Amino acid sequence: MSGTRLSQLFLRTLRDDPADADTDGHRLLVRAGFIRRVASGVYAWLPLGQRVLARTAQIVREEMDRIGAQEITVPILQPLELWARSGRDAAYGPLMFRLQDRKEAQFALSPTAEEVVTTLVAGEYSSYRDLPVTLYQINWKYRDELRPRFGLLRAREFLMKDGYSFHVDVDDLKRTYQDMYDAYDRIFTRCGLVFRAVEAEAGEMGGDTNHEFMAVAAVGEDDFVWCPSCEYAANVEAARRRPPTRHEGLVDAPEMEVVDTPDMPGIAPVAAHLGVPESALLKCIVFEVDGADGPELGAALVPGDRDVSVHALALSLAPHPVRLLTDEDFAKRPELTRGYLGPHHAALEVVVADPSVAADHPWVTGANAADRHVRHAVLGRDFAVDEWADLVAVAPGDACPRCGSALAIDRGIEVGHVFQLGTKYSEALDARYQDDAGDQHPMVMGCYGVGVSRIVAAVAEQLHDDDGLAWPAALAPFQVHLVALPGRGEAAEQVSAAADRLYDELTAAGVDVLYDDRDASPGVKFADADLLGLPVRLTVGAKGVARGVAEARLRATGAERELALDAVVAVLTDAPSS
RNA sequence: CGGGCUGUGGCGCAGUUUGGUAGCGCGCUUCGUUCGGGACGAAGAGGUCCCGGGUUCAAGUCCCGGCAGCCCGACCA
Repeated sequence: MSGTRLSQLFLRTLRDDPADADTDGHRLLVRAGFIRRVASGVYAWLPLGQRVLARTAQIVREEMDRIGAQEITVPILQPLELWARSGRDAAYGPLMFRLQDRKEAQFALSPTAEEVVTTLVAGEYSSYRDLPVTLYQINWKYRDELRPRFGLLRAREFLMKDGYSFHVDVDDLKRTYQDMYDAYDRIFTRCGLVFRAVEAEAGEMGGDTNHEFMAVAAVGEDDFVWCPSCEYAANVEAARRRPPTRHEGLVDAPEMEVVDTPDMPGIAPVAAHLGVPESALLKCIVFEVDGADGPELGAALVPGDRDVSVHALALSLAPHPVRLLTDEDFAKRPELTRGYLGPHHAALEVVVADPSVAADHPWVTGANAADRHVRHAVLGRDFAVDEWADLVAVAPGDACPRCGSALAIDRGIEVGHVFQLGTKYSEALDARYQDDAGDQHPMVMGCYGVGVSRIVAAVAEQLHDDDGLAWPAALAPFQVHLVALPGRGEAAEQVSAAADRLYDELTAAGVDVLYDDRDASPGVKFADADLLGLPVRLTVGAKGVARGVAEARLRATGAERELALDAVVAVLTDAPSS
């Protein structure tokens, strides 16, 4: 039952690249006939793709079951009222697909399922004796992305494993969180991905811990920072560098002096004009932060050769929301001469600076007047800092916060995310339990996502070459691509018979084998075999059959080996991928 | 939402400037030759030229209005 004849398979490979595919993985998945686009960000899974998807889902399922999570299925079609209760109706906004029934009741297609699952648990469980419990489903999710991209990578319909755990307290949550983290590690390892677990930005709740699992890929949409020497890794938004030591005391410098910098609102031209490095300039980013008496004007200071991490800035002033000034804001405030601002501006009510601003040299910065900068600006003499925070956005080469080694930055595809949620949803949706003293508490929750269809895309992105895909054995739609090359010579019948026999034997032995029994030329068969990317290609041709051998070739490495026809099954069942 | 580009057999594209028989490559069907790296010849099938309106003797082509797709940006997990 595990074999399929290529002549019967619903498959058409394409010789030309599809016009709308712009990454290697997407291009090859389409060319090899694994998927077909139905609408923007919406794909049909053809038999080969379907098998890969099913295998991926099965790996996820096995690892979830292994840590005691229980599989359920909740509706994709969900009443909008449920989303209104948690307030995420508005939060998700146009990202949710919405529809209504004939009675005009509002529904949404599930972009995730915290509301449904939390409500479900709240309805069944109410005692500390019931907890903890972890539920998960593997189901289609819908997000009306502004811009679907890269085929399966950012699709509007995608297969996701979403898991939810419910606990009496944070300590208990942390145990399940660690189990999930470990399970995710196994999942992505089994899928053959090169990946890294990175610390992610804490959510708006502040204390939430969460990690993203990033498959390393140039086409990824997220940057992450990692340390080659230790285990530190973080999403670029959450990453921090080891802060430089602050220089103590006043820097000795001549009096602050205004210099003409006509029509130079940027760092680079000013540095060039004055003949100083960009790192000698003080970058001054103005923002608004909500204070006790309404919005206050603030400035964030970093050296001119560095960028401000908006997330770090927001964190430094939390819980007060921060917002950078827009073009309109500048238009409304002519006293803020954009491009020529300095930290000594009279309108600034709060100044936050990176430790590197406490340097052993004075600064060049804006003069708060158009076309003018100042030099010899000295911290503590010419400008003051109210708060110190690690504001500099991490760049390659910065010191690791843990070990001090030079950090590296890579791009990745987010294939998984584990999150310690806390009580946000349990409070909004009344998921409470009673403790042994009879008191009511909101359940403490965790949520855990795996992009199942996205794993398929990420693997295609990582494992391929110019000729086609190269599936790891764990995900491959079939393990063996059996190619018969009977030709038209005297041996044709003999070769076909030998290939047929091998196919039957392998199938009987439980090996997943795709048998290219088509009446096609060798070149076509080999090209398709490379394109489909099954781990082992087994070629049966006239020359080999005459000597009683078939030729095995590994897709990933190109390594070849001759196998005696009567030993093939034994070798391939022993170690399908070796 | 802003900017740019594109919609022509299943796929990839030309034709649109200058209106006049709808083409090429791949794929598909049939026949013959070929058969260990996408073979060759011959004969075929397959198209509301995205949709709607308009101009014109005549529209794939010109005009107006829609829709869809792709890319860049903004945005987002």
